[in-house]
Amino acid sequence: MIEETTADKHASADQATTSGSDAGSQALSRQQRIYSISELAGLFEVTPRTIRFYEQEGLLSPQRQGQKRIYRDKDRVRLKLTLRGKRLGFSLAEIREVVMMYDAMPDGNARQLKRLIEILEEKRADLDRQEDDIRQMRREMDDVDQKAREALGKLDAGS
Amino acid sequence: MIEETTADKHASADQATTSGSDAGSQALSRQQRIYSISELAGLFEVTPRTIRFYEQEGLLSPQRQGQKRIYRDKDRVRLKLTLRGKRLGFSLAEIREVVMMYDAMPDGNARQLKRLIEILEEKRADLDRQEDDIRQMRREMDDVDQKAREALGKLDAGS
DNA sequence: CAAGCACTTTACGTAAACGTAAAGCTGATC
DNA sequence: GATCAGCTTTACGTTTACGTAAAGTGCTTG
Repeated sequence: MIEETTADKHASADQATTSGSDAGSQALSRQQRIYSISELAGLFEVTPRTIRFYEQEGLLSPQRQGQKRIYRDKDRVRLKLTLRGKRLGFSLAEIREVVMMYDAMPDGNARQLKRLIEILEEKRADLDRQEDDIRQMRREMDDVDQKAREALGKLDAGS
Repeated sequence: MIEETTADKHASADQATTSGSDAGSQALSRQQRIYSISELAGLFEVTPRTIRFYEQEGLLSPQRQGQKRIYRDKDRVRLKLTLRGKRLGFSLAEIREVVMMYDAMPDGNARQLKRLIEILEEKRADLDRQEDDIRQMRREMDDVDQKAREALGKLDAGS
């Protein structure tokens, strides 16, 4: 599941509204890339249906050109985060909670900010528990593996 | 996440056991502890329904006393593994695959043993990916957290 | 202009993992 | 011997996260 292969074929990147002052990192990307739904779907190996569903659930809110959805890098990042969250077993509702909080941050009042920090704390605890589960699971799998190899060795020796 | 505190009030552990000094895998455990379904459910904070469902799905196979299920330490361990697998996002089908393989090990033929080792390899790769996801997620959450604290600091300063 | 894409909405269907209600056995206790 | 707690089976219901089919819109291409 190695990702981020910017498989690109053909996208009409005509109208680029350079609206947001990204404030992110490098300042080379002048023109915002835009994606169609199936392009984006292809990038992450999900179906368009999945992406529409995430929008319906409030996890994405792409702009529209007429009736068509157009996705920008911001949306791509959000989708990536969402899918990562899913792989880690978070529900879409949980993911939305964090994501929407994050979006509401810029103008966030103190209460909301504190709530966000609180949520982050909880999620971090979840991650801690998961890492522990992984450690345990590894131990047990190593154990099983070793026994299987031993048994296999004896079989080979006896043949 | 943390609710269902309706812990078991009073379970008659009549067919008593030794004072629970098992803990070892060696042949010292004289009397096997036994559990009723609700006892076991209480231990792991799941419902009896869940346990019956896992049995139906082939993940547990407790003995019977008449019509009642009786669980032993072996079953308890299996339930623990199952729940850990679930927390890590594995489906019951996936978990069953490994667990049943493991049970079939003692008399396992070479093909099955190799298959088991293969499956373990796959699951380990899954765990690797998950750890990576966790790392990434941590990074991003730390970032959000920092920004939230900064914004909060500015708010406090301005009040 | 018909045909073909790529997209859209609407809506019913499905798999997984249980929840929940109904109805019945079974042993202990009042 | 009736009640009750705790177990049982049977079976329909629910939530989440989409799949899938139907029917329409809009561009562009032979």
